[in-house]
Amino acid sequence: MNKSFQRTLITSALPYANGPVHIGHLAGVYVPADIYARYLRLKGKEVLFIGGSDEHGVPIALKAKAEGITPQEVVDRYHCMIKKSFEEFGISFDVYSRTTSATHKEVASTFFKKLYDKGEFVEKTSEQYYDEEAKQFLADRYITGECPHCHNERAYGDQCEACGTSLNPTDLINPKSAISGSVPVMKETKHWYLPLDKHESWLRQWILEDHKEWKSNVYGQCKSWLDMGLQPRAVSRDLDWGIPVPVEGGEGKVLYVWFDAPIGYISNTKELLPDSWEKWWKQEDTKLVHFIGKDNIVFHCIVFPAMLKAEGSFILPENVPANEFLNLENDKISTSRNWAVWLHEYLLDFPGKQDILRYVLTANAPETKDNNFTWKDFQDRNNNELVAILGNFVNRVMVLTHKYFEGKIPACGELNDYDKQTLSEFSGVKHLLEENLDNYRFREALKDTMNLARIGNKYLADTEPWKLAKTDMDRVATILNLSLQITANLGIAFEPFLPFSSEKIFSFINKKGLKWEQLGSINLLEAGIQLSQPELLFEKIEDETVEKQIQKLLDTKKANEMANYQANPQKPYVAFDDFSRLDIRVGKVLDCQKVPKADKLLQFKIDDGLGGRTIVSGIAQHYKPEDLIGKNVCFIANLEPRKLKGIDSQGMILSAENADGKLVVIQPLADVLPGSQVS
RNA sequence: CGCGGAGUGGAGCAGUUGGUAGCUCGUUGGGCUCAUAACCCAAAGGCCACAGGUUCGAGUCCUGUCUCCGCAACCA
Repeated sequence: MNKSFQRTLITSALPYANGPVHIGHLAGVYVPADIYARYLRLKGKEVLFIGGSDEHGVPIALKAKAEGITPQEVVDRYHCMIKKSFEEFGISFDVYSRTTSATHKEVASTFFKKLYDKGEFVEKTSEQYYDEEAKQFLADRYITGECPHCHNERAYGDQCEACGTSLNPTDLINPKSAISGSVPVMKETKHWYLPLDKHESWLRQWILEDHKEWKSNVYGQCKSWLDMGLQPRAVSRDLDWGIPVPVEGGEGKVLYVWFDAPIGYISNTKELLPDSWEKWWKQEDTKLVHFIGKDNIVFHCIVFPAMLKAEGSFILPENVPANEFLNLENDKISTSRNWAVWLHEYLLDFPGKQDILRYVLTANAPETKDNNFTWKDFQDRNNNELVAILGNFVNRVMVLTHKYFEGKIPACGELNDYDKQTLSEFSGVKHLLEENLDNYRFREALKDTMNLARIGNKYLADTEPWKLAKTDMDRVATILNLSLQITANLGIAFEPFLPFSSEKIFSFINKKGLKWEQLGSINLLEAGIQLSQPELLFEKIEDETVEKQIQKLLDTKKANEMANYQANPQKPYVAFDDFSRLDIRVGKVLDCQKVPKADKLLQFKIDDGLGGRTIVSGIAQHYKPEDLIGKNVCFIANLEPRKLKGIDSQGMILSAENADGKLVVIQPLADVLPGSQVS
């Protein structure tokens, strides 16, 4: 498929406005999208780069309730924060709007209405919990009750956070509405579904046949979905926070966020260009590219295209370059555990150093698999690459020119063979870069770009102008002229990746407005032009700086655990008789080993003074089997035996659970005989 | 045999359609001294997890095994 496109419409996933954005967002979506947008602009292409906040949905409504404020206040807070972070990182959106905008409401409603009128939805009625006092249906999260497994009284309709079991609202014992506290009743409710199954055949053709060039992670996931068979998906919800369903029977219902959010791309385009937005979305010569993370693949490759196709007048995406995830210091980034580097905090700790993060996140981008961000790597890449190679080269050239030519660009004389050889290496890079950028391989492209600076350093080392200065100033002039031309080239090539540094480079050499097409040229700068005073492009980062960041991570993690910890309330009294029916004993561990195919289970052979017994216990993640052999432990002897992974467990070993979830086995203070009773 | 991803020099990663195993950092030795103790050159270091198979030829394709990481399950 070699279409000729007139313009490129770039969208980046809408961040969910229930929290700030972190380096994972940046690495996965916004930096690559920004590089692509800047590259195309620099080439003089017609480009639109769309962003915005996703502001509807249950989690935001819940957060508002928890904080006692309105959902609008929640999204106002985070929308502003997110928008500011992106601006400061130089993410060059043409528009960054939000799904609570008036335009979006109108566009999303119209979109829904059109599909409704065309008969593209199916209606289904089902029974759900309804709060008669608050007069609304309850989302799963809005229902609390007693967990049928662990009898925690504050389990949610979708999950019990005490025991981790996932639930259906109907599983809860004594369900209660989280809104009014009243007892909900089952009531019929109607919803609209997008019948994805009806779109399956053209989706198969479009993705599996016509877009074999998509990244393997994207293509693979789509294929697996299509092979499993597509199901109708609900497009409405019983909720009061969102875009009202604009058709009859839609009272008290809103568009489901995944239906609502991608339409935001369209709304935001329209908000920016009220009169000409349609050419970006409805003309076949527009290239539509969605930048997203891997969690969004199905929505952008299957669901949203199905919506667009159902509507009828829109184009489909040409590519969806989804990235994998970024880990932080070998652990999954997590908002709730506060295991993240937040952009707004980075900006406070490293003012003016946005390009370093952009560089590190691109150089180690999770393009093909999950990758790991470490502060050590951040420091190394800054010190050994940005400072030592790029910054140093630019500085060398500037200093030399000031030293030998009072900062005026010297004239270029006759080129010798070595000059020509260096320049030919240079011109080859442009093609290589384009090849990689056009195919969304930004990590590789950045490496090529850095090689330009390496070529520059090598050129200086080989020609040694500081030696020639004693004998042949004409030659020195040529060498420095070429080196300055190389510097100007670096300014162009790095612009998509390191926009702030690129701007600095241009200010050093007093040049503006260079275009991508000029990359590789050695006539960018005229002789005689005065250079500015040099300034360091990048500074070294000291050990203590990154140690501080690592410590900060550990501290917040710990503080978080502590803040979340509270001793559980005491259970109801039990009669002494009930207690004495429990037979708690001390036993010696004779043998202990891991249960195969189970992560958490250890199998014990216990000397109980009665001939021995087998107990299975879920503490494999806290103890090595050999460390427990020979130890005295406490166990409940008369607990009903139960099979775990096929092994008969005759009792339960007692252990205490610490705030961090670590289990500690209870051990008597002194040695007692196996079988001794505990009371 | 739960689903998915991954195993490549000390570390982190590339390796697009099969064609001599690469890059960055680190290490060692040398050079240079314009430059932010930065730069340049050279060297050492790999049975590409393992075993089979297809092929003239396999890191790459196929089969099986092992290990690691997510998710799921187990965790009386």
